[in-house]
Amino acid sequence: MGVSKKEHFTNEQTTLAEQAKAIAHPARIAILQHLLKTKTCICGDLVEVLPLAQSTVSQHLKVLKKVGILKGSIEGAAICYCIDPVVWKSIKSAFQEFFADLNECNNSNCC
Amino acid sequence: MGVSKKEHFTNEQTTLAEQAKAIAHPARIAILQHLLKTKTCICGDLVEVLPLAQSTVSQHLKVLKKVGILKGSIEGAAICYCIDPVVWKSIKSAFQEFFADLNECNNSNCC
DNA sequence: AAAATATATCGCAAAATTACGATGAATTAG
DNA sequence: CTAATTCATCGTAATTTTGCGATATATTTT
Repeated sequence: MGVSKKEHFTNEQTTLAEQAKAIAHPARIAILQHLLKTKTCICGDLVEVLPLAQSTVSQHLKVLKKVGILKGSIEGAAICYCIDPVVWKSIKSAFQEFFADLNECNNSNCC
Repeated sequence: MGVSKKEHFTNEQTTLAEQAKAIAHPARIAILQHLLKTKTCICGDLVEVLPLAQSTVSQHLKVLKKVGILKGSIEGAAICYCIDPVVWKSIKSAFQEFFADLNECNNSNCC
């Protein structure tokens, strides 16, 4: 439903899920990869790079902004987007931590 | 819409997005954390741990199975689920690689 | 064989996601 | 000041996600 029962899960679980969700779309991954590649903060060039309408790209940017991965600054009539290094590293750590805990179960004892 | 225009994105982008999507729910993160903690492959104990109906848990398990993170083996009347170490490490690597590329943009040059 | 247990799947409803065109707001150019 | 550019937001439609109860299937127990 989407009535996602947040209350019953820990903040850590909810947060990690939200961060994963922000990345869970090819277009948003493409946006991030593009921003990573061209360090120069791109704005609406993204619309030309992506196979999506301007309004759709704007929506994806909004999603990434909401989680904090992106921040935008006004650059004349245009807007300059770039990755927030702090948030980026924070998310990176969260995922690393999550994926780190697989030591025991080395395809021998289980299933 | 969900009419996600897969065609226009690379396989890498689509795959990473799908993997992120599989993790993008508190319940599924809780499932994975539980399986990571109790190395003994749990089955329907998950239903008791999670604040969700049996059918709902089964659906989440299906999602994780579809991406390959989980595999299940029949254990009498019950079914034993556990994390597939190979897939797990593969996803771990994919995320690590994705998050690795933030060297230049150290909160100085951009936004 | 019948009852109990464990899971999966079906059918449904509510909500969220994705996408687009159209419109609005702000800035720059003429 | 007006026209053009850039981006965000609105309204809408198709699809997907999430969740539950009910039901189906398989296994074990009695």
